[in-house]
Amino acid sequence: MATARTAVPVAVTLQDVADRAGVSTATASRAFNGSKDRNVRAELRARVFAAAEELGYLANPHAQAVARGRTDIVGLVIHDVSDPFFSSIAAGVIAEAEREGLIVTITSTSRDPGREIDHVVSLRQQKARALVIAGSRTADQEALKRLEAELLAFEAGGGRAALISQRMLPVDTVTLENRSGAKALAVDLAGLGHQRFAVLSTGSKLLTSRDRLAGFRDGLVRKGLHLDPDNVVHGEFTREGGYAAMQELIIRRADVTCVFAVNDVMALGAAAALREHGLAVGKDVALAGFDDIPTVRDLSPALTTVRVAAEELGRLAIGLVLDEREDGPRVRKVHGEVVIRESTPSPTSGRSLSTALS
Amino acid sequence: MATARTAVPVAVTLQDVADRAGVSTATASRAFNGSKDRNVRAELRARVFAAAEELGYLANPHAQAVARGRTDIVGLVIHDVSDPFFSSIAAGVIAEAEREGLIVTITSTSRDPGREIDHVVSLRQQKARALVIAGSRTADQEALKRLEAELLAFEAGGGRAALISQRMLPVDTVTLENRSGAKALAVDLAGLGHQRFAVLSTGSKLLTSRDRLAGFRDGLVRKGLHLDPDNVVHGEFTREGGYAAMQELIIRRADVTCVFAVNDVMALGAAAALREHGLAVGKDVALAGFDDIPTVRDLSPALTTVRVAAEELGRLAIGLVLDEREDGPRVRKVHGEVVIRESTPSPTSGRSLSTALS
DNA sequence: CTGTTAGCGCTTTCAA
DNA sequence: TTGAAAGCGCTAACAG
Repeated sequence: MATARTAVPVAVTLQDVADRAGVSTATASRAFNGSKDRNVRAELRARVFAAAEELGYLANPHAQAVARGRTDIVGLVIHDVSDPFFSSIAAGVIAEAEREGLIVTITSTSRDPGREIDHVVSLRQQKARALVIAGSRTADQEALKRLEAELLAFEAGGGRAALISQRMLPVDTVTLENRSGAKALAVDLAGLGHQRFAVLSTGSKLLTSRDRLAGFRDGLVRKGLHLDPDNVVHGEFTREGGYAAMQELIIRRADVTCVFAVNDVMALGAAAALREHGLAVGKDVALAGFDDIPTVRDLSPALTTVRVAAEELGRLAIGLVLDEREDGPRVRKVHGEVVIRESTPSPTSGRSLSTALS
Repeated sequence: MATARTAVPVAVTLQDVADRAGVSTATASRAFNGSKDRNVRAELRARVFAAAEELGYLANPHAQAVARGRTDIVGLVIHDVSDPFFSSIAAGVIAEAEREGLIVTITSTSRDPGREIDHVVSLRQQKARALVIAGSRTADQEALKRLEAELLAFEAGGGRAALISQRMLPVDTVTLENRSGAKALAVDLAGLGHQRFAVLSTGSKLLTSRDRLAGFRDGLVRKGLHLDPDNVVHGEFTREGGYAAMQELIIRRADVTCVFAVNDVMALGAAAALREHGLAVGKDVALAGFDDIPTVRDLSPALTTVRVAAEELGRLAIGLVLDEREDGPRVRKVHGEVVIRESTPSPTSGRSLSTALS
């Protein structure tokens, strides 16, 4: 006679396991959580495990969360998962978090500082163990203050927060050395013989963009060159932004031999704009980006850029927030590495964006 | 005299709010959850809200989860967030879920069917409200059976599951019409004048890959053409896989004028392999992919492919799992759209991969 | 409409 | 070691 196994999806609870093992729920709980074979006699422990196995017991993480007051959740706040740079960071965060048995929740902000703050609040409410915010922080002081307050509240609640960005708030931070990377790039490009540059940047709010622009300028200065302010054009931090900015440069017939887009995605847009005007990247004008997202090596000509180990950024951030040390905010610096590819050959004499257009 | 506000991070609870508002926790709870101004008198409701506001109350979602037996969590199981196709799906899922006030947790499987199942188990344990698995399902019957069992268990527990893949399990599914898309592509390529094709595919386990291959063959047959089995080479479903497969074709000096990679990422790898051998995509051999990931339009020559609205796939999946209807598994079909770009010009007479190599 | 009173499933004192 | 019992914060019957 088959026992009438109920098909009703009543989850098996710790109580069930305890009953079957003939112990109290307290003991069963200890068997699962107690540090190895302390607390619980080996025999009982074995009985509990056996019972759990037979019943297919799965602990209810929410009940654990409410009882313990903490969770295994790590929140990742990101601008846009489909941006290749950020999705690589996400991959690093997820890989590292899963190694530690943590669960990653991803939320996206679409670059809205307000939503960023909302997400931090939500993460505090969820009692997330840790939180990582990846992305170019804004220079908007107002929003920054509020974010700082929320981050501090989050940490006061027992969570750990880390930023992947500039070191601008008193929490653990993984910084990308944007300035030095852009500087090195400028030096190398100048070394190639370029003298007249344009930069595709964003409005001043994005620090990443500002730092890269500043670094690039540093590099030029070092080589005794000057960046004409008129040749710094603005656009969004996206492909479309790069497209629009380059468009402007073209219309203006800027007299430059090399264009630096503050990130690869913008460089892609810039390349598209050039193509549409019948201009060849590398031949008519040199083009460089920043980030080394996976696809730019597949461009032809392949894009000169500054390589950033994006996954590593994510991994480092998780490493920071999971490290229990209590000695205040730490900083991990990650350097970029200039990668010269075919998009930036040495300039041909007399050849520049403006001459190519005429 | 400033009142000594405690700095201790004791979260404010519903009890605190109720106390301050002078009502019971039950009423406070109703004020928050009750459908609009039913259940609770407007005045009390206002008092509760005011108290919550003053105290900065945030409901503890875990306590709610344990009390309610359900959550606002949506699990997204994906192979690799950093793959552009999947990250676009993820973006769609996140956008749609956030609109509904749901929280998305992402886990990655690295294409290991075993981990996929583990994640489903974990989601059931978390009492996730819904779950979306995106990715090419395996043809491994064993793993499939186990996945099905877990998915059913998940739904038995009150959750809703959806797949973005072939319609192969009895749960809501968003299918990409791989076969018809590949068929249309083949027809168009043949229409361009190509007659001798090669396909970069994967081993037989991935249904997506199999369907695209089959569809491509269908299209050729329709045009009275034949795909030489020797010209179907295998590689992983990644850039590296495409690179290796193309490598093989090159070594073999295959006599073809057009190569179809079953996805864009593989096509990127194939393009790299061609470049390394001094071959020009479009001139020496035509190349086409599938998916239309954002970057392929930035290749030069831009890649011919089949456009898939990846974000839409994610959005549709969330739409399915959030739709409360109870009439069994539904299917939403999404069609691809052939996009002919410069990578597949009409063949030049006498010109093929093999001749270009000699 | 509102308060009382049980829980939800788990952890953690506190005694034994 | 182990168990009884008291929570964790919230929801939901059940009365009134």
